[in-house]
Amino acid sequence: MSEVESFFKSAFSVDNVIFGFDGGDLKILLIQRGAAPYKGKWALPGDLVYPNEDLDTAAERVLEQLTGLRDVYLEQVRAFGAVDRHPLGRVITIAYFSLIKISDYTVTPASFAQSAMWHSVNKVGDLAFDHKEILDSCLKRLKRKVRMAPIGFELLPPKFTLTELQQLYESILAPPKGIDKRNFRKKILSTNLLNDLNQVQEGVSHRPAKLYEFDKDKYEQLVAEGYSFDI
Amino acid sequence: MSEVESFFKSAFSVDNVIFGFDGGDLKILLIQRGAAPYKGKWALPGDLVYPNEDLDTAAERVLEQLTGLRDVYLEQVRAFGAVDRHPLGRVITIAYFSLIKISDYTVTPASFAQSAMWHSVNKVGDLAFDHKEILDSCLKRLKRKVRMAPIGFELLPPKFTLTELQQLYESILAPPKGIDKRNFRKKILSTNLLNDLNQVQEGVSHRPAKLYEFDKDKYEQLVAEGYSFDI
DNA sequence: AGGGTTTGGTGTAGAAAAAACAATAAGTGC
DNA sequence: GCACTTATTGTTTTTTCTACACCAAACCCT
Repeated sequence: MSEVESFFKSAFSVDNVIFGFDGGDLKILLIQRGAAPYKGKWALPGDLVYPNEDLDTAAERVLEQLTGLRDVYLEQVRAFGAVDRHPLGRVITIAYFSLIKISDYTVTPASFAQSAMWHSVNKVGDLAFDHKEILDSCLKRLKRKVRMAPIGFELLPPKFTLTELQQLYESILAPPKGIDKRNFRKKILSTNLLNDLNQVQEGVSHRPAKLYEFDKDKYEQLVAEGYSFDI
Repeated sequence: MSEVESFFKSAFSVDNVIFGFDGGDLKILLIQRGAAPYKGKWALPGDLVYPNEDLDTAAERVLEQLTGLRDVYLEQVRAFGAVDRHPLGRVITIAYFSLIKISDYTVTPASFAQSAMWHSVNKVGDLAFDHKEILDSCLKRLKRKVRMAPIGFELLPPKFTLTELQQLYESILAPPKGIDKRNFRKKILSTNLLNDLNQVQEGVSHRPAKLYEFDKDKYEQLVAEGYSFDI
């Protein structure tokens, strides 16, 4: 048995769907594979899990190596383990998604940085392995979760406008007829989780919008009292 | 041991939270461990995944070996992979839950049958490994899923009464004040997914209730048209 | 046969939430 | 000051949710 064959006798990995938002479409960070299998193909960033490493830790490590970022929102979605999903052996993978502020992502420290690129989720073609299926699964989870927990803010800068927030929700949920502006503002403000900063946008060539921040402390206090976010 | 070799020392398993309902509490099927580690402790039925076996297939196999049942509702929840979760080595496990009609489960064919027993989910104490955590996770998933998809019927016999159905929902969701009978019937019948069989219960010493069946074909047709179950 | 017991079955009114919908305000650029 | 762009705000209608109580149908017992 060759070294490669034996290495892949049985292993597990993590793959990370890294979401970002820049005001337009929802984006994910993909890397272009530099080695076989699937050389040259776009793929989710991932790695084998080290023997003494928790799954969450491995996912955090993959994220940090690629983006330099720590302490970001990360959630496990599920395992993918079809027998033939990896051409070189039996590798099951645990899928994660994470949410980062795209502006925090600058040219990256990791070696695969040069081949990493943001892609609109709507324009992602075939990916290596079963990564398209993993992406679909993570996107579906995000769509559900973003309505049940205030995680959308993880994709926005600390100060944001209500229009930006609405565009974020529209880019994730993609409702057929868009979201009604008045109803959206009513609902999001009624949570009382946004602080009006009494500041406005600068540098825009039209009426500047007010800036808000998400009040995480208040949210956690409400949760402790039984509150459940729902938008 | 080299780093490469140590990747071999890992294994993966599936564990299955098997739910059943008998009219009273919601139940799960546990087995009593006959060997170390955790000998004598109650645990979720599970097994290592064979090298040429898909994860779903492994979960189905575990279920069939224990209950003799095939073609039952089965859903992956997520992976549990803490480094120290298994005392004998690195074993990550993929958690599944399944829903069976408790009346279909008779004395079982598998060798561990003698030590398998139904336990009320509310009265489960400590379990082997991290199985309590897995159970909690699966129960949480079931609570959400049973409202978003018509999977509750998987726990009931083909013909059931509305009271039985309501008791099922109450046993899963455990709402503080119970569920209002009239509102529940209104909502569930308004889906038009229950066929009135024009039959009544027999052998009860009070007014017999009408029997219904779930119309799976109709449901699948509606889903194809964009329908989304919500109760 | 009749009354007691148990569970089955049904409708309506008020409250709350969701959806539909358009005019004015505050900036910039010319 | 006028044209242009985006921001901000409230009301009405519709739908959904919630709360709530009485009669019906079977069995049991005497």
